Amino acid sequence: MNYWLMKSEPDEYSIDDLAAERNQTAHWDGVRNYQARNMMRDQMCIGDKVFFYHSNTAEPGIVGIAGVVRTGYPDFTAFDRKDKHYDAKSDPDNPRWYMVDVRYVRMLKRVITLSELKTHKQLSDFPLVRRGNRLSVMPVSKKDWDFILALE
DNA sequence: GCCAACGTTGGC
DNA sequence: GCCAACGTTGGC
Repeated sequence: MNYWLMKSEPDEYSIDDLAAERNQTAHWDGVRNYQARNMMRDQMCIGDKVFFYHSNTAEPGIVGIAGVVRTGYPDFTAFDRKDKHYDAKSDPDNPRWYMVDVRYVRMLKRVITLSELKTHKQLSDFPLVRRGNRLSVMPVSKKDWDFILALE
């Protein structure tokens, strides 16, 4: 089993939105970064666990846990001219962008903020706290996953 | 293949 | 709203 962190702007899509979905499940569409795509397309497995992270908000941080319930498949929003994430270069016969489905698992007992994560030396290799990191999907080592959950 | 211009991300 | 970081685009 693998561990991940996925970012979302709560104004766009929050963990509460995920929890309110039918089956508490949603497709993680709109990722338009090759590294993040590769992870979703090639590496994510059913049962993998995901930290749900709220970015671009007053108090950015990890707010809950989700799980991967469907492995990578073409992001159809790229084919929809009217969609915000439309990409003319993604051909349905040779899709450029992929997504996975995730299901709500639970909220954390409290938000573990980015600023708190930055104070822990043990997490200095965690991509989220590395300067300039903008990946919206990133791997989390089991060691870091366990450490972060123990902060809860 | 280089690199300047441009767009986006996301913390603050 | 600002701006640093960094990915992408496109001219050459």
